[in-house]
Amino acid sequence: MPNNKIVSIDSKKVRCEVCSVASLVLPEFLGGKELELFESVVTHCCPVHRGDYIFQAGDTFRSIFAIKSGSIKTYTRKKAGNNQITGFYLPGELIGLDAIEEGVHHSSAKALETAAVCEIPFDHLEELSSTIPGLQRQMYRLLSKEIFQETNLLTLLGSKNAEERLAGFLLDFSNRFIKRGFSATDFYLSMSRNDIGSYLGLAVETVSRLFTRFHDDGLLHVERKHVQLKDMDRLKLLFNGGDNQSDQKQHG
Amino acid sequence: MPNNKIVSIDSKKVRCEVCSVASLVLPEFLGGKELELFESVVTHCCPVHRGDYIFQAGDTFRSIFAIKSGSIKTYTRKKAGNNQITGFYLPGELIGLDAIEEGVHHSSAKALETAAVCEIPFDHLEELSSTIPGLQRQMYRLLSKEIFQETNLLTLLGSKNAEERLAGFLLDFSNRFIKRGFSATDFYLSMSRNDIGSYLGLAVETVSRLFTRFHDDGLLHVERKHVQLKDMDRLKLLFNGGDNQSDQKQHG
DNA sequence: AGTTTTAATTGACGCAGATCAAGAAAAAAC
DNA sequence: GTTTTTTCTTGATCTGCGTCAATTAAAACT
Repeated sequence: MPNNKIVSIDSKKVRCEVCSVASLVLPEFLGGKELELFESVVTHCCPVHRGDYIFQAGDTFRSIFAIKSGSIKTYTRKKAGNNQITGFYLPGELIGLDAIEEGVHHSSAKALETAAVCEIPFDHLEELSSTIPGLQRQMYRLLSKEIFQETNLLTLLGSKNAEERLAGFLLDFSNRFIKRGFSATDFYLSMSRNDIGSYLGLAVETVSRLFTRFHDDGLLHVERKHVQLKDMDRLKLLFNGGDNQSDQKQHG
Repeated sequence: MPNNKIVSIDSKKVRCEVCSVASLVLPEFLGGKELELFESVVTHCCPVHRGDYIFQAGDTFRSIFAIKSGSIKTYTRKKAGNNQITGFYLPGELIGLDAIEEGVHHSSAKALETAAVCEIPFDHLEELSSTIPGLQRQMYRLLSKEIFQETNLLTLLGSKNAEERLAGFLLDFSNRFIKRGFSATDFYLSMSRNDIGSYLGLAVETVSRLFTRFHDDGLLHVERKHVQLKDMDRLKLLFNGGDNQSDQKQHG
Protein backbone atom coordinates (compact mmCIF):
# COMPACT_ATOMS: atom_id res chain seq x y z
CA MET A 1 0.00 0.00 0.00
CA PRO A 2 1.53 3.31 -1.00
CA ASN A 3 1.34 6.00 1.62
CA ASN A 4 0.62 9.60 0.79
CA LYS A 5 4.01 11.10 1.38
CA ILE A 6 6.07 12.00 -1.66
CA VAL A 7 9.25 10.00 -1.33
CA SER A 8 12.56 11.50 -2.28
CA ILE A 9 13.69 10.50 -5.72
CA ASP A 10 17.02 8.97 -6.61
CA SER A 11 19.41 11.83 -7.19
CA LYS A 12 20.81 10.22 -10.32
CA LYS A 13 17.50 10.72 -12.04
CA VAL A 14 16.90 13.82 -14.08
CA ARG A 15 14.12 15.46 -12.20
CA CYS A 16 10.82 16.51 -13.70
CA GLU A 17 9.87 19.60 -11.82
CA VAL A 18 6.38 20.59 -10.89
CA CYS A 19 4.18 22.32 -13.48
CA SER A 20 1.30 24.63 -12.77
CA VAL A 21 -1.99 23.05 -13.76
CA ALA A 22 -3.51 26.39 -14.53
CA SER A 23 -0.73 27.30 -16.94
CA LEU A 24 -1.41 24.05 -18.73
CA VAL A 25 -5.15 24.15 -19.06
CA LEU A 26 -5.92 27.84 -18.99
CA PRO A 27 -5.38 30.51 -21.60
CA GLU A 28 -2.58 32.87 -20.67
CA PHE A 29 -4.72 35.98 -20.36
CA LEU A 30 -6.69 34.59 -17.47
CA GLY A 31 -7.41 37.07 -14.65
CA GLY A 32 -6.89 36.54 -10.94
CA LYS A 33 -10.51 35.93 -10.09
CA GLU A 34 -10.96 33.39 -12.83
CA LEU A 35 -7.75 31.68 -11.80
CA GLU A 36 -9.23 31.30 -8.33
CA LEU A 37 -12.41 29.90 -9.84
CA PHE A 38 -10.39 27.43 -11.81
CA GLU A 39 -8.24 26.32 -8.93
CA SER A 40 -11.40 25.51 -6.99
CA VAL A 41 -12.32 23.00 -9.70
CA VAL A 42 -9.12 21.01 -9.41
CA THR A 43 -10.32 18.77 -6.64
CA HIS A 44 -7.49 16.40 -5.96
CA CYS A 45 -3.83 16.74 -6.61
CA CYS A 46 -2.40 13.67 -5.07
CA PRO A 47 0.95 11.92 -5.23
CA VAL A 48 1.03 8.47 -6.78
CA HIS A 49 3.76 5.85 -6.78
CA ARG A 50 5.28 3.53 -9.29
CA GLY A 51 2.67 1.02 -10.40
CA ASP A 52 -0.34 2.94 -9.09
CA TYR A 53 -3.26 3.30 -11.44
CA ILE A 54 -4.64 6.71 -12.31
CA PHE A 55 -7.56 5.02 -14.03
CA GLN A 56 -8.19 1.63 -15.58
CA ALA A 57 -9.86 0.46 -18.77
CA GLY A 58 -13.54 0.08 -18.06
CA ASP A 59 -13.69 2.79 -15.39
CA THR A 60 -16.42 5.36 -15.75
CA PHE A 61 -15.02 8.60 -17.11
CA ARG A 62 -15.42 11.50 -14.73
CA SER A 63 -12.20 13.47 -14.86
CA ILE A 64 -9.21 14.23 -16.94
CA PHE A 65 -5.83 14.30 -15.21
CA ALA A 66 -2.96 16.75 -15.46
CA ILE A 67 0.53 15.57 -14.64
CA LYS A 68 2.44 17.93 -12.41
CA SER A 69 5.55 15.83 -11.91
CA GLY A 70 6.77 12.34 -12.71
CA SER A 71 5.60 10.30 -15.65
CA ILE A 72 2.67 8.09 -16.63
CA LYS A 73 2.15 5.39 -19.20
CA THR A 74 -1.12 4.48 -20.87
CA TYR A 75 -1.90 1.14 -22.45
CA THR A 76 -4.68 -0.97 -23.86
CA ARG A 77 -5.08 -4.64 -23.20
CA LYS A 78 -4.70 -6.95 -26.14
CA LYS A 79 -6.74 -10.12 -26.04
CA ALA A 80 -3.61 -12.28 -26.22
CA GLY A 81 -2.96 -11.07 -22.69
CA ASN A 82 -0.10 -8.69 -23.28
CA ASN A 83 -0.57 -4.96 -23.09
CA GLN A 84 0.00 -2.44 -25.84
CA ILE A 85 1.61 0.77 -24.63
CA THR A 86 -0.11 3.70 -26.32
CA GLY A 87 1.64 6.64 -24.72
CA PHE A 88 4.10 8.09 -22.22
CA TYR A 89 3.10 11.33 -20.54
CA LEU A 90 5.31 13.95 -18.93
CA PRO A 91 4.73 16.92 -16.61
CA GLY A 92 2.43 19.45 -18.20
CA GLU A 93 0.53 16.87 -20.23
CA LEU A 94 -3.05 15.61 -19.91
CA ILE A 95 -4.41 12.07 -19.84
CA GLY A 96 -7.89 10.62 -20.15
CA LEU A 97 -8.94 12.67 -23.18
CA ASP A 98 -9.88 9.60 -25.19
CA ALA A 99 -12.69 8.71 -22.78
CA ILE A 100 -14.87 11.80 -23.21
CA GLU A 101 -16.97 10.47 -26.05
CA GLU A 102 -18.26 7.24 -24.63
CA GLY A 103 -17.88 8.12 -20.98
CA VAL A 104 -15.71 5.07 -20.34
CA HIS A 105 -11.94 4.73 -20.18
CA HIS A 106 -10.67 2.51 -22.95
CA SER A 107 -7.10 2.51 -21.74
CA SER A 108 -5.39 2.23 -18.39
CA ALA A 109 -2.97 4.78 -16.94
CA LYS A 110 -0.21 3.74 -14.58
CA ALA A 111 2.50 5.72 -12.82
CA LEU A 112 6.02 4.94 -14.04
CA GLU A 113 7.54 6.56 -10.97
CA THR A 114 6.50 8.74 -8.08
CA ALA A 115 4.35 11.43 -9.61
CA ALA A 116 1.91 14.21 -8.78
CA VAL A 117 -1.33 14.02 -10.71
CA CYS A 118 -4.18 16.51 -10.56
CA GLU A 119 -7.73 15.41 -11.06
CA ILE A 120 -9.95 17.81 -13.01
CA PRO A 121 -13.62 16.76 -13.00
CA PHE A 122 -14.77 17.06 -16.56
CA ASP A 123 -18.31 18.31 -15.97
CA HIS A 124 -16.93 21.16 -13.86
CA LEU A 125 -14.44 21.96 -16.58
CA GLU A 126 -17.21 21.93 -19.14
CA GLU A 127 -19.32 24.36 -17.14
CA LEU A 128 -16.34 26.56 -16.57
CA SER A 129 -15.50 26.62 -20.27
CA SER A 130 -18.88 28.24 -20.88
CA THR A 131 -18.12 31.04 -18.46
CA ILE A 132 -14.41 31.69 -18.78
CA PRO A 133 -13.76 33.24 -22.18
CA GLY A 134 -11.02 31.46 -24.05
CA LEU A 135 -11.15 28.29 -22.00
CA GLN A 136 -13.38 26.58 -24.52
CA ARG A 137 -10.92 27.34 -27.26
CA GLN A 138 -8.07 26.16 -25.08
CA MET A 139 -9.87 22.86 -24.54
CA TYR A 140 -10.27 22.43 -28.28
CA ARG A 141 -6.57 23.12 -28.64
CA LEU A 142 -5.57 20.56 -26.07
CA LEU A 143 -7.74 17.88 -27.61
CA SER A 144 -6.45 18.71 -31.06
CA LYS A 145 -2.89 18.54 -29.80
CA GLU A 146 -3.45 15.03 -28.55
CA ILE A 147 -4.75 14.01 -31.99
CA PHE A 148 -1.74 15.62 -33.62
CA GLN A 149 0.65 13.79 -31.35
CA GLU A 150 -0.93 10.44 -32.00
CA THR A 151 -0.74 11.11 -35.74
CA ASN A 152 2.94 11.83 -35.26
CA LEU A 153 3.42 8.52 -33.53
CA LEU A 154 1.58 6.78 -36.35
CA THR A 155 3.98 8.36 -38.80
CA LEU A 156 6.90 7.20 -36.69
CA LEU A 157 5.61 3.65 -36.56
CA GLY A 158 5.13 3.72 -40.30
CA SER A 159 8.87 3.41 -40.71
CA LYS A 160 9.74 -0.25 -40.89
CA ASN A 161 13.28 0.44 -39.72
CA ALA A 162 13.97 -0.15 -36.01
CA GLU A 163 16.81 2.40 -35.77
CA GLU A 164 14.55 5.06 -37.21
CA ARG A 165 11.86 4.34 -34.63
CA LEU A 166 14.14 4.51 -31.64
CA ALA A 167 15.80 7.67 -32.93
CA GLY A 168 12.35 9.21 -33.44
CA PHE A 169 11.31 8.15 -29.97
CA LEU A 170 14.34 9.80 -28.37
CA LEU A 171 13.98 12.99 -30.40
CA ASP A 172 10.31 13.23 -29.47
CA PHE A 173 11.21 12.99 -25.80
CA SER A 174 13.90 15.56 -26.27
CA ASN A 175 11.41 17.98 -27.83
CA ARG A 176 8.86 17.46 -25.13
CA PHE A 177 11.43 18.05 -22.41
CA ILE A 178 12.49 21.28 -24.09
CA LYS A 179 8.90 22.53 -24.12
CA ARG A 180 8.74 22.14 -20.37
CA GLY A 181 12.07 23.80 -19.78
CA PHE A 182 14.03 20.67 -18.91
CA SER A 183 17.28 19.49 -20.41
CA ALA A 184 16.80 18.40 -23.97
CA THR A 185 19.77 16.07 -24.17
CA ASP A 186 20.06 14.59 -20.72
CA PHE A 187 17.11 12.70 -19.36
CA TYR A 188 15.79 9.80 -17.39
CA LEU A 189 13.68 7.19 -19.16
CA SER A 190 11.34 6.05 -16.44
CA MET A 191 9.77 3.29 -18.50
CA SER A 192 11.18 -0.20 -18.98
CA ARG A 193 12.80 -1.45 -22.18
CA ASN A 194 9.80 -3.70 -22.47
CA ASP A 195 7.48 -0.67 -22.49
CA ILE A 196 9.59 1.06 -25.10
CA GLY A 197 9.47 -2.07 -27.23
CA SER A 198 5.72 -2.33 -26.97
CA TYR A 199 5.33 1.36 -27.78
CA LEU A 200 7.56 1.12 -30.85
CA GLY A 201 6.39 -2.29 -32.02
CA LEU A 202 9.80 -3.87 -31.38
CA ALA A 203 11.04 -6.77 -29.26
CA VAL A 204 12.74 -5.91 -25.96
CA GLU A 205 15.95 -7.44 -27.19
CA THR A 206 15.97 -5.23 -30.25
CA VAL A 207 15.54 -2.12 -28.12
CA SER A 208 18.35 -3.20 -25.85
CA ARG A 209 20.66 -3.95 -28.76
CA LEU A 210 19.86 -0.62 -30.40
CA PHE A 211 20.75 1.31 -27.24
CA THR A 212 24.06 -0.54 -27.12
CA ARG A 213 24.68 0.15 -30.79
CA PHE A 214 23.82 3.85 -30.50
CA HIS A 215 26.10 4.05 -27.48
CA ASP A 216 29.00 2.34 -29.26
CA ASP A 217 28.51 4.56 -32.30
CA GLY A 218 28.80 7.66 -30.09
CA LEU A 219 25.28 8.84 -30.78
CA LEU A 220 24.43 8.86 -27.11
CA HIS A 221 25.58 7.80 -23.70
CA VAL A 222 23.29 5.37 -21.94
CA GLU A 223 23.57 3.88 -18.50
CA ARG A 224 20.47 1.96 -17.56
CA LYS A 225 17.65 4.48 -17.70
CA HIS A 226 19.76 7.58 -17.85
CA VAL A 227 20.32 8.83 -21.41
CA GLN A 228 22.48 11.63 -22.75
CA LEU A 229 22.07 12.48 -26.41
CA LYS A 230 25.50 13.24 -27.82
CA ASP A 231 25.12 13.63 -31.56
CA MET A 232 21.73 15.16 -32.31
CA ASP A 233 22.57 15.68 -35.97
CA ARG A 234 23.24 12.05 -36.63
CA LEU A 235 20.18 11.06 -34.60
CA LYS A 236 18.04 13.34 -36.73
CA LEU A 237 19.61 11.88 -39.83
CA LEU A 238 18.72 8.40 -38.65
CA PHE A 239 15.19 9.50 -37.92
CA ASN A 240 14.77 11.11 -41.30
CA GLY A 241 15.85 7.90 -42.93
CA GLY A 242 19.09 9.25 -44.36
CA ASP A 243 19.91 6.05 -46.20
CA ASN A 244 16.36 5.37 -47.23
CA GLN A 245 15.95 4.92 -50.94
CA SER A 246 12.46 3.41 -51.12
CA ASP A 247 10.97 6.44 -52.79
CA GLN A 248 7.47 6.27 -54.06
CA LYS A 249 7.03 9.86 -55.08
CA GLN A 250 3.35 10.01 -54.27
CA HIS A 251 0.63 7.90 -52.71
CA GLY A 252 -2.56 7.93 -54.79
CA MET B 1 -9.83 20.90 -63.06
CA PRO B 2 -12.79 19.08 -61.59
CA ASN B 3 -16.17 20.41 -62.60
CA ASN B 4 -19.02 20.75 -60.18
CA LYS B 5 -21.27 17.99 -61.36
CA ILE B 6 -21.40 14.81 -59.30
CA VAL B 7 -20.58 12.00 -61.68
CA SER B 8 -22.38 8.70 -61.46
CA ILE B 9 -20.42 6.07 -59.63
CA ASP B 10 -19.56 2.64 -60.96
CA SER B 11 -22.45 0.37 -60.10
CA LYS B 12 -20.11 -2.39 -58.97
CA LYS B 13 -19.04 -0.28 -56.04
CA VAL B 14 -20.83 -0.55 -52.76
CA ARG B 15 -22.32 2.88 -52.44
CA CYS B 16 -21.75 5.19 -49.54
CA GLU B 17 -24.94 7.13 -49.25
CA VAL B 18 -25.19 10.73 -48.24
CA CYS B 19 -25.12 11.61 -44.52
CA SER B 20 -26.66 14.65 -42.92
CA VAL B 21 -23.97 16.98 -41.64
CA ALA B 22 -26.22 18.17 -38.86
CA SER B 23 -26.80 14.66 -37.59
CA LEU B 24 -23.05 14.22 -37.42
CA VAL B 25 -22.04 17.38 -35.70
CA LEU B 26 -25.11 18.33 -33.75
CA PRO B 27 -26.63 16.80 -30.66
CA GLU B 28 -29.82 14.92 -31.41
CA PHE B 29 -32.13 17.11 -29.39
CA LEU B 30 -31.47 20.14 -31.54
CA GLY B 31 -34.54 22.26 -32.32
CA GLY B 32 -35.67 23.53 -35.71
CA LYS B 33 -34.44 27.07 -35.26
CA GLU B 34 -31.00 25.98 -34.11
CA LEU B 35 -30.79 23.54 -36.95
CA GLU B 36 -31.41 26.44 -39.32
CA LEU B 37 -28.74 28.46 -37.56
CA PHE B 38 -26.32 25.58 -37.92
CA GLU B 39 -27.04 24.97 -41.57
CA SER B 40 -26.22 28.61 -42.28
CA VAL B 41 -22.72 27.99 -40.94
CA VAL B 42 -21.93 25.16 -43.32
CA THR B 43 -20.70 27.34 -46.13
CA HIS B 44 -19.64 25.00 -48.84
CA CYS B 45 -20.71 21.48 -49.54
CA CYS B 46 -18.98 20.69 -52.76
CA PRO B 47 -18.27 17.54 -54.71
CA VAL B 48 -14.64 16.53 -55.12
CA HIS B 49 -13.07 13.94 -57.37
CA ARG B 50 -10.46 11.27 -57.02
CA GLY B 51 -7.12 12.89 -56.31
CA ASP B 52 -8.51 16.30 -55.33
CA TYR B 53 -7.12 17.83 -52.17
CA ILE B 54 -9.43 18.87 -49.36
CA PHE B 55 -6.48 20.54 -47.67
CA GLN B 56 -2.73 20.16 -47.76
CA ALA B 57 -0.01 20.08 -45.14
CA GLY B 58 1.05 23.66 -44.48
CA ASP B 59 -2.33 25.18 -45.29
CA THR B 60 -3.72 27.61 -42.77
CA PHE B 61 -6.42 25.97 -40.70
CA ARG B 62 -9.80 27.62 -41.11
CA SER B 63 -12.35 24.84 -41.30
CA ILE B 64 -13.03 21.27 -40.43
CA PHE B 65 -14.68 19.10 -43.06
CA ALA B 66 -17.51 16.61 -42.82
CA ILE B 67 -17.72 13.82 -45.33
CA LYS B 68 -21.19 13.33 -46.76
CA SER B 69 -20.37 10.66 -49.30
CA GLY B 70 -17.31 8.98 -50.75
CA SER B 71 -14.05 8.52 -48.90
CA ILE B 72 -10.93 10.51 -48.05
CA LYS B 73 -7.40 9.60 -47.05
CA THR B 74 -5.09 11.67 -44.88
CA TYR B 75 -1.33 11.40 -44.89
CA THR B 76 1.84 13.06 -43.68
CA ARG B 77 4.94 13.47 -45.74
CA LYS B 78 8.02 11.62 -44.59
CA LYS B 79 11.36 13.24 -45.33
CA ALA B 80 12.47 10.26 -47.40
CA GLY B 81 9.88 11.39 -49.91
CA ASN B 82 7.22 8.77 -49.44
CA ASN B 83 3.95 9.52 -47.70
CA GLN B 84 2.65 7.92 -44.56
CA ILE B 85 -1.10 7.28 -44.65
CA THR B 86 -2.58 8.21 -41.28
CA GLY B 87 -6.27 7.61 -41.86
CA PHE B 88 -9.15 6.67 -44.12
CA TYR B 89 -12.39 8.54 -43.59
CA LEU B 90 -15.91 7.50 -44.48
CA PRO B 91 -19.29 9.27 -44.74
CA GLY B 92 -20.28 10.76 -41.41
CA GLU B 93 -16.70 11.34 -40.27
CA LEU B 94 -14.75 14.55 -39.76
CA ILE B 95 -11.29 15.55 -40.94
CA GLY B 96 -8.96 18.39 -40.05
CA LEU B 97 -9.32 18.06 -36.27
CA ASP B 98 -5.58 17.77 -35.73
CA ALA B 99 -4.98 21.30 -37.00
CA ILE B 100 -6.94 23.25 -34.40
CA GLU B 101 -4.10 23.68 -31.94
CA GLU B 102 -1.46 25.26 -34.09
CA GLY B 103 -3.76 26.67 -36.74
CA VAL B 104 -1.90 24.84 -39.49
CA HIS B 105 -2.66 21.57 -41.21
CA HIS B 106 0.03 19.00 -40.51
CA SER B 107 -1.41 16.44 -42.84
CA SER B 108 -2.92 16.43 -46.31
CA ALA B 109 -6.37 15.13 -47.19
CA LYS B 110 -7.10 13.71 -50.61
CA ALA B 111 -10.27 12.25 -52.12
CA LEU B 112 -10.07 8.52 -52.84
CA GLU B 113 -13.09 8.69 -55.13
CA THR B 114 -15.84 11.11 -56.04
CA ALA B 115 -17.05 12.49 -52.73
CA ALA B 116 -19.17 15.21 -51.18
CA VAL B 117 -17.37 17.18 -48.50
CA CYS B 118 -18.87 19.96 -46.36
CA GLU B 119 -16.74 22.77 -45.12
CA ILE B 120 -17.51 24.01 -41.61
CA PRO B 121 -15.59 27.18 -40.72
CA PHE B 122 -14.18 26.56 -37.29
CA ASP B 123 -14.56 30.04 -35.84
CA HIS B 124 -18.25 30.02 -36.72
CA LEU B 125 -18.58 26.61 -35.13
CA GLU B 126 -16.81 27.86 -32.05
CA GLU B 127 -19.15 30.82 -31.71
CA LEU B 128 -22.12 28.61 -32.28
CA SER B 129 -20.98 26.16 -29.62
CA SER B 130 -21.24 28.98 -27.09
CA THR B 131 -24.86 29.61 -28.00
CA ILE B 132 -26.32 26.23 -28.83
CA PRO B 133 -26.55 24.18 -25.65
CA GLY B 134 -25.02 20.77 -26.06
CA LEU B 135 -22.97 21.62 -29.12
CA GLN B 136 -19.87 22.30 -27.05
CA ARG B 137 -20.15 18.90 -25.45
CA GLN B 138 -20.71 17.32 -28.84
CA MET B 139 -17.53 18.94 -30.11
CA TYR B 140 -15.59 17.54 -27.18
CA ARG B 141 -17.07 14.16 -27.97
CA LEU B 142 -16.08 14.29 -31.61
CA LEU B 143 -12.52 15.31 -30.79
CA SER B 144 -12.29 12.62 -28.14
CA LYS B 145 -13.56 10.05 -30.59
CA GLU B 146 -10.79 10.88 -32.99
CA ILE B 147 -8.23 10.36 -30.23
CA PHE B 148 -9.82 7.07 -29.33
CA GLN B 149 -9.71 5.88 -32.92
CA GLU B 150 -6.07 6.75 -33.32
CA THR B 151 -5.28 4.91 -30.10
CA ASN B 152 -7.08 1.91 -31.56
CA LEU B 153 -4.94 2.08 -34.64
CA LEU B 154 -1.83 2.27 -32.49
CA THR B 155 -2.94 -0.88 -30.73
CA LEU B 156 -3.49 -2.56 -34.07
CA LEU B 157 -0.05 -1.58 -35.31
CA GLY B 158 1.44 -2.91 -32.10
CA SER B 159 0.93 -6.42 -33.40
CA LYS B 160 4.00 -7.50 -35.29
CA ASN B 161 1.97 -10.02 -37.25
CA ALA B 162 0.84 -8.95 -40.73
CA GLU B 163 -2.26 -11.18 -40.81
CA GLU B 164 -3.44 -9.67 -37.56
CA ARG B 165 -3.08 -6.17 -38.93
CA LEU B 166 -5.02 -6.78 -42.10
CA ALA B 167 -7.75 -8.65 -40.22
CA GLY B 168 -7.97 -5.73 -37.78
CA PHE B 169 -8.11 -3.28 -40.64
CA LEU B 170 -11.00 -5.12 -42.30
CA LEU B 171 -12.92 -5.51 -39.05
CA ASP B 172 -12.51 -1.82 -38.29
CA PHE B 173 -13.97 -0.95 -41.67
CA SER B 174 -16.77 -3.38 -41.12
CA ASN B 175 -17.64 -1.74 -37.80
CA ARG B 176 -17.54 1.74 -39.23
CA PHE B 177 -19.82 0.76 -42.10
CA ILE B 178 -22.29 -0.74 -39.65
CA LYS B 179 -22.41 2.50 -37.68
CA ARG B 180 -23.52 4.34 -40.77
CA GLY B 181 -26.09 1.76 -41.74
CA PHE B 182 -24.19 0.21 -44.64
CA SER B 183 -23.44 -3.42 -45.21
CA ALA B 184 -20.94 -4.70 -42.72
CA THR B 185 -19.60 -7.58 -44.77
CA ASP B 186 -19.73 -6.36 -48.31
CA PHE B 187 -17.81 -3.24 -49.18
CA TYR B 188 -15.66 -1.36 -51.61
CA LEU B 189 -12.10 -0.47 -50.62
CA SER B 190 -11.54 2.78 -52.44
CA MET B 191 -7.88 3.03 -51.49
CA SER B 192 -4.99 1.33 -53.27
CA ARG B 193 -3.08 -1.64 -51.90
CA ASN B 194 -0.18 0.74 -51.57
CA ASP B 195 -2.22 2.99 -49.28
CA ILE B 196 -3.31 0.03 -47.18
CA GLY B 197 0.30 -1.06 -46.91
CA SER B 198 1.45 2.36 -45.80
CA TYR B 199 -1.38 2.58 -43.29
CA LEU B 200 -0.59 -0.82 -41.78
CA GLY B 201 3.17 -0.56 -42.01
CA LEU B 202 3.41 -3.36 -44.55
CA ALA B 203 4.81 -3.68 -48.07
CA VAL B 204 2.33 -3.61 -50.96
CA GLU B 205 3.31 -7.11 -51.92
CA THR B 206 2.55 -8.40 -48.44
CA VAL B 207 -0.92 -6.83 -48.53
CA SER B 208 -1.59 -8.36 -51.92
CA ARG B 209 -0.39 -11.78 -50.81
CA LEU B 210 -2.50 -11.63 -47.65
CA PHE B 211 -5.66 -10.83 -49.61
CA THR B 212 -4.95 -13.82 -51.82
CA ARG B 213 -4.30 -16.03 -48.80
CA PHE B 214 -7.44 -14.88 -46.99
CA HIS B 215 -9.39 -15.51 -50.16
CA ASP B 216 -7.96 -19.00 -50.63
CA ASP B 217 -8.62 -19.83 -47.00
CA GLY B 218 -12.28 -18.87 -47.42
CA LEU B 219 -12.11 -15.98 -44.97
CA LEU B 220 -13.35 -13.54 -47.57
CA HIS B 221 -14.05 -13.06 -51.23
CA VAL B 222 -11.98 -10.39 -52.90
CA GLU B 223 -12.08 -9.14 -56.44
CA ARG B 224 -9.92 -6.08 -56.91
CA LYS B 225 -11.34 -3.48 -54.54
CA HIS B 226 -14.58 -5.22 -53.78
CA VAL B 227 -14.44 -7.28 -50.58
CA GLN B 228 -16.98 -9.62 -49.01
CA LEU B 229 -16.19 -10.89 -45.55
CA LYS B 230 -17.23 -14.53 -45.36
CA ASP B 231 -16.01 -15.87 -42.06
CA MET B 232 -16.14 -13.12 -39.46
CA ASP B 233 -15.42 -15.51 -36.60
CA ARG B 234 -12.12 -16.64 -38.03
CA LEU B 235 -11.23 -13.07 -38.96
CA LYS B 236 -11.83 -12.00 -35.38
CA LEU B 237 -9.76 -14.92 -34.19
CA LEU B 238 -6.93 -13.81 -36.43
CA PHE B 239 -7.22 -10.28 -35.15
CA ASN B 240 -7.23 -11.37 -31.54
CA GLY B 241 -4.03 -13.26 -32.15
CA GLY B 242 -5.51 -16.70 -31.61
CA ASP B 243 -2.20 -18.47 -32.03
CA ASN B 244 -0.22 -15.86 -30.13
CA GLN B 245 1.64 -17.30 -27.19
CA SER B 246 3.99 -14.42 -26.34
CA ASP B 247 2.27 -13.72 -23.05
CA GLN B 248 3.83 -11.22 -20.76
CA LYS B 249 1.10 -11.05 -18.16
CA GLN B 250 1.66 -7.40 -17.33
CA HIS B 251 3.67 -4.45 -18.51
CA GLY B 252 5.32 -2.64 -15.62
C1' DA C 1 -10.23 2.45 -81.14
C1' DG C 2 -4.91 2.18 -79.42
C1' DT C 3 -1.09 3.75 -76.36
C1' DT C 4 0.80 4.97 -72.05
C1' DT C 5 0.79 4.89 -67.24
C1' DT C 6 -0.26 3.10 -62.96
C1' DA C 7 -1.78 -0.65 -59.93
C1' DA C 8 -1.86 -5.47 -58.61
C1' DT C 9 -0.20 -10.01 -58.43
C1' DT C 10 3.15 -13.71 -58.00
C1' DG C 11 7.79 -15.79 -57.49
C1' DA C 12 12.61 -15.91 -55.74
C1' DC C 13 15.79 -14.45 -52.36
C1' DG C 14 17.95 -12.36 -48.33
C1' DC C 15 18.10 -9.91 -44.25
C1' DA C 16 16.32 -7.32 -40.22
C1' DG C 17 14.52 -8.38 -36.41
C1' DA C 18 11.71 -11.97 -33.69
C1' DT C 19 12.42 -15.80 -30.94
C1' DC C 20 14.91 -18.93 -27.96
C1' DA C 21 18.16 -19.33 -24.37
C1' DA C 22 21.27 -18.17 -20.79
C1' DG C 23 23.68 -15.13 -17.80
C1' DA C 24 24.25 -10.67 -15.27
C1' DA C 25 22.54 -6.95 -12.80
C1' DA C 26 18.97 -4.51 -10.37
C1' DA C 27 15.09 -4.15 -7.72
C1' DA C 28 11.83 -5.99 -4.64
C1' DA C 29 10.60 -8.88 -0.99
C1' DC C 30 11.60 -10.97 3.24
C1' DG D 1 21.62 -8.71 5.64
C1' DT D 2 19.69 -12.89 1.98
C1' DT D 3 16.63 -14.62 -1.26
C1' DT D 4 13.47 -14.07 -4.88
C1' DT D 5 11.80 -11.74 -8.73
C1' DT D 6 12.17 -8.80 -12.39
C1' DT D 7 14.75 -6.34 -15.82
C1' DC D 8 18.41 -5.95 -18.97
C1' DT D 9 21.89 -7.57 -21.94
C1' DT D 10 24.25 -10.52 -25.22
C1' DG D 11 24.63 -14.54 -28.25
C1' DA D 12 22.78 -17.99 -31.56
C1' DT D 13 19.27 -19.36 -34.57
C1' DC D 14 15.23 -18.95 -37.46
C1' DT D 15 11.60 -16.91 -40.14
C1' DG D 16 8.28 -13.43 -41.74
C1' DC D 17 8.20 -10.10 -44.56
C1' DG D 18 10.72 -6.61 -47.26
C1' DT D 19 13.10 -6.12 -51.51
C1' DC D 20 13.94 -7.05 -56.29
C1' DA D 21 12.13 -8.47 -60.59
C1' DA D 22 8.88 -9.78 -64.03
C1' DT D 23 4.05 -10.39 -65.63
C1' DT D 24 -0.64 -9.15 -65.93
C1' DA D 25 -4.46 -6.22 -65.50
C1' DA D 26 -6.70 -2.13 -65.28
C1' DA D 27 -7.12 2.82 -65.62
C1' DA D 28 -6.09 7.10 -67.88
C1' DC D 29 -4.85 9.23 -71.55
C1' DT D 30 -4.95 10.70 -76.80
